[in-house]
Amino acid sequence: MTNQTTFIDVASVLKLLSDKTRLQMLALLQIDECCVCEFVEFFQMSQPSISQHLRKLRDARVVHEERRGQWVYYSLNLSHPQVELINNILNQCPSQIAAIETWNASGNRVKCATNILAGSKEK
Amino acid sequence: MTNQTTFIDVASVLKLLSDKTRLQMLALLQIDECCVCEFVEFFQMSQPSISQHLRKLRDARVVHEERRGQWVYYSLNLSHPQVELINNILNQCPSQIAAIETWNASGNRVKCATNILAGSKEK
DNA sequence: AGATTATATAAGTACATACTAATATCATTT
DNA sequence: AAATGATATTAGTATGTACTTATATAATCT
Repeated sequence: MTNQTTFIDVASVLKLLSDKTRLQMLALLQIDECCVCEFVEFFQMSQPSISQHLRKLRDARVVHEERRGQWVYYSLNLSHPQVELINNILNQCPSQIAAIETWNASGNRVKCATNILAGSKEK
Repeated sequence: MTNQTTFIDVASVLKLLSDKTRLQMLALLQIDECCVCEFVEFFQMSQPSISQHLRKLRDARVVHEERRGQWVYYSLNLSHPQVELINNILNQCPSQIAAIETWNASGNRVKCATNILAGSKEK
């Protein structure tokens, strides 16, 4: 007997994704994991504000958190019970591929990313 | 040049649907139009509360309102710019077909519905 | 016209949300 | 061990939300 999703379950996910910042965070994570400082720079928002949004996403297990040294990387949790709903929603959002490419090309992307990438290559 | 949907557009729809009552209202409307008094009875909520939820849905043009005599009937607006997103979400919700059948069979469904149905048959 | 029924609106309230500013925690570097 | 950098948490505040109670509007019926 599979547990049926309730209206409350769906409404909770929608409430979580109904903030434009959190929604775009997930759209970015759909492409690649990000660390907190990258989000801070991308959204031009304060670090506590970003951390608080990420905490909500993490508490709901929509994203997964992984510490690597000083940095904490976030990624989509593809095993979330509502992953199908979440993907359907994200597919209705503007693709962030071009935005990420522009960001990379701009040279504004924070150094932690390249550090980590360089670090992982060394292993 | 088609106007691209923004994160704010999507987030607004999600916020609107992130209330469990409004979400279930739309799931009911996916099956059949309903008038206010039917919602009041179905949800066992106060009439002002129901009307306020319906006003939000109407203000966002997610539902269409049509007065028939004393009654005001609400139906899904299938021309809403985000109709695909809305349908994707509703498809993740529990089907209300059985709930409506149970409700009809219970004899609790308010009389305005049958009156209107009888009236429409006369035409 | 007056009474009744259906619906909408307004005002008030309790609670939730998204931010800021300040501080704490944790890992790394010197 | 102290300094630095990244992230988390806390407290405070302004705004938003979903309800209640009371009232207004609109259509129908007598």
